[in-house]
Amino acid sequence: MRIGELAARAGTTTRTLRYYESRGLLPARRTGNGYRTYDESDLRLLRQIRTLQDFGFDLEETRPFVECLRAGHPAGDSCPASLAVYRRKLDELDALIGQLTTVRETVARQLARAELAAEAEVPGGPEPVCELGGDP
Amino acid sequence: MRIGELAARAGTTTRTLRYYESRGLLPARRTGNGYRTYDESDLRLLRQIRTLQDFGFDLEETRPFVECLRAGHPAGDSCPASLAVYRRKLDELDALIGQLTTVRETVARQLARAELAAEAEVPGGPEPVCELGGDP
DNA sequence: CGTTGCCTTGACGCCGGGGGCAAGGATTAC
DNA sequence: GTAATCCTTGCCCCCGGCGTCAAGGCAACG
Repeated sequence: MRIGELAARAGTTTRTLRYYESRGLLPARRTGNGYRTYDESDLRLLRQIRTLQDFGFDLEETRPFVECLRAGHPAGDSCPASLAVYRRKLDELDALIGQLTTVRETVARQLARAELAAEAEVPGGPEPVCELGGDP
Repeated sequence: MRIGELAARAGTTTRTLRYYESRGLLPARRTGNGYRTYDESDLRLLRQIRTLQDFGFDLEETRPFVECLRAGHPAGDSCPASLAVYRRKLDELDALIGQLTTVRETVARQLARAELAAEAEVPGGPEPVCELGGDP
């Protein structure tokens, strides 16, 4: 199949495929007229790349998976290098989630504090203090 | 004070201050010779910006806080627009943390599955099956 | 034979938040 | 006087992952 069809079948664009080829990730054979040509196995590789990309993997991080498939293994993650990428990614995700969670807590506290301050400033009109105190 | 001193006192660079000015976020007065000049209140604005940036706020998101301070309020988050930014940020963070957590789970499962598969493939050398079975 | 519609390469654009450098003016220190 | 610091503007660079032309080939249909 040619580049347009492969792109369509993988739900991506020809531009993306040429980009992957320029990165050496998904090289293509050529027909006599210079057109790129692909087969079903390329579609598998491409789907592997796309799946990982959707999970937030960098292009470079997908390379071991692609090479693993190309080496004839049943799955992209059948090779130690792919597992290593998984583990690094897990660590990255844990670190990132941890940071974001800390920031989230901080922002939530700031918001609560600022809302309270605003409340105190304008509680329903200025000065609502001790409505029931004073002289009955 | 001039730009270099302000940058040093805020732990940032002159390049950054000029960038903020170019974005209209932190305009500077000028002395006769064209030098930018700042005062203590600018330092407060700048610190507000930096704090929010450190939390992952975009520059544009810091603008309400800066304007709030510049309007004379005691804190950058004393204004409704700032609170709105806080709330949007919380929502964004929740969404992002949720997505990342989902991805994390998925990757963890994939890793576990792939490790099991590898184990089954090479359990201690090929074919360790039924070491104790067969003919005793 | 012309018109679509696919394909090719090449090159620039974008996004955010600045980094880095060049050429030149101002001020200060010695 | 002059060297060392500061300051000014302006412009290109970076990152990743493509988008978006532009100019030109090749094929198939009518």
